[in-house]
Amino acid sequence: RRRAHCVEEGRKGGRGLREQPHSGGLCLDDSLTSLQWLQEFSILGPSRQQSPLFGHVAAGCHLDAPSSPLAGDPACAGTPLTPGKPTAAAHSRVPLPGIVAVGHCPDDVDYQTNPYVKPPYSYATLICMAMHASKKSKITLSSIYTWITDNFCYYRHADPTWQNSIRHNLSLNKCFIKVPRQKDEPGKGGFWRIDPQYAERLLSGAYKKRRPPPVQINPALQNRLRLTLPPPCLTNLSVSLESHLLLRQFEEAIGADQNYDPRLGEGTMLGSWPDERGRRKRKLASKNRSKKLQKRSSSPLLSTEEPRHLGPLKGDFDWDAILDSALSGELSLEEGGEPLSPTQDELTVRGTHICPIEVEVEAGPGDMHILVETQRGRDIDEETFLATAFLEEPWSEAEEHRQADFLSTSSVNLEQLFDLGGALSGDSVRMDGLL
DNA sequence: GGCTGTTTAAGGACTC
DNA sequence: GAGTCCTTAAACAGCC
Repeated sequence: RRRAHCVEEGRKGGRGLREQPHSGGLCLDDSLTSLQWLQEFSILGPSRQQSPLFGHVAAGCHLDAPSSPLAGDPACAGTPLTPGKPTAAAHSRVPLPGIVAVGHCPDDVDYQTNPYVKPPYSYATLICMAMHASKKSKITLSSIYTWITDNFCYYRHADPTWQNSIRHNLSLNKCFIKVPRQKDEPGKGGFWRIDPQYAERLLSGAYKKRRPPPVQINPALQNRLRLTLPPPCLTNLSVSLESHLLLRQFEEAIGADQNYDPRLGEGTMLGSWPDERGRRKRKLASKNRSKKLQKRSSSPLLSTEEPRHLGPLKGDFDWDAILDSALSGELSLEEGGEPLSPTQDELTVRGTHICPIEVEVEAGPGDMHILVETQRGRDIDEETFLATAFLEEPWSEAEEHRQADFLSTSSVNLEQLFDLGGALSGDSVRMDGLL
């Protein structure tokens, strides 16, 4: 099937997913037998070199390496995020900003720059993060807001009702204690701190995390995304089309679409927003609604916004770094020393056991679905793990550099992962109607 | 008026 | 299915 696919690509005269300068008529490349695909593996995903398949959907946000929380924020960019010409570079990097298709576990998404994916952390966790990041015993509500918006791009563009949820959490959650402002202290509102009792629980990992919800796309950006990705742009996505063909073949080979459930798409990616899933949408009083709209329209978050500085996520909260630091060992083979064939069912990346992924593509005229099954049964309580890792092991510059070095040279070649042939189980991310 | 803080209500998802 | 947790929405009051 691969050969047929390549022959088909050659017949069309188009560029395949992989340039095969030495193919000699055969498209089988070394990736099938080499470990290059492993070397290109990326934990981070969007900000680094992407696989040919997902580069065009995940790398755009980072065409320019962000130097600040907002620098890489595509939603803050003044220029429309239209796909570039299908140059060699753009061929696999059509800037569809930050949509993450490589799973939506925290280590797959750069939440600092990705405005489309809602962070999988509860509000309580976000508050805890902000409090710890402040390195102060108490923190104001506005500082919490600031920290969250600085470190989670999603909330910079989200409807400000999340702030109501934050306040609601602070008031209701026993973890948080209000510290009244002294009379001689200027400013509004009081301070908040974490109840040490619950802080200990946090540190001990007592908090349980729910299964992360399907990827939620910021509704405030959905329209923009659609505008920047008109159907014609698909023509620039030859990679994805080719990938689709390949995936289709893959599907046929493994019968993947037997498990395909069209309803799944409703809860993910563009169709994932709760309101679009039939979630109750309370009727806003016209008064409040107009006020709200005015608020949103005037929000600097939807315009070019100068970054504010409050302990950025990169630094104290580089999840990937935390993950990295918490994990032991470098990229290694499961049993060590054994050559890793792409057909192996399992592998270990930097000490982390990784199940193969399963990629499904469902395509119809004008419609393309990509389902990436990531590690199912990842029993690690990621949120707790990451939070506690942060609390116990603050970020260091040296670690950041080390991490950057590793990540800059690592990305995953999904196409080659397809060749694993094994099923990657786990949370699924679907790109439904995106392309 | 806007922000802060509290409270109530309701729905979805998850656990047991 | 019940209970729980989380989220969202909304109303309201107090403060600056």
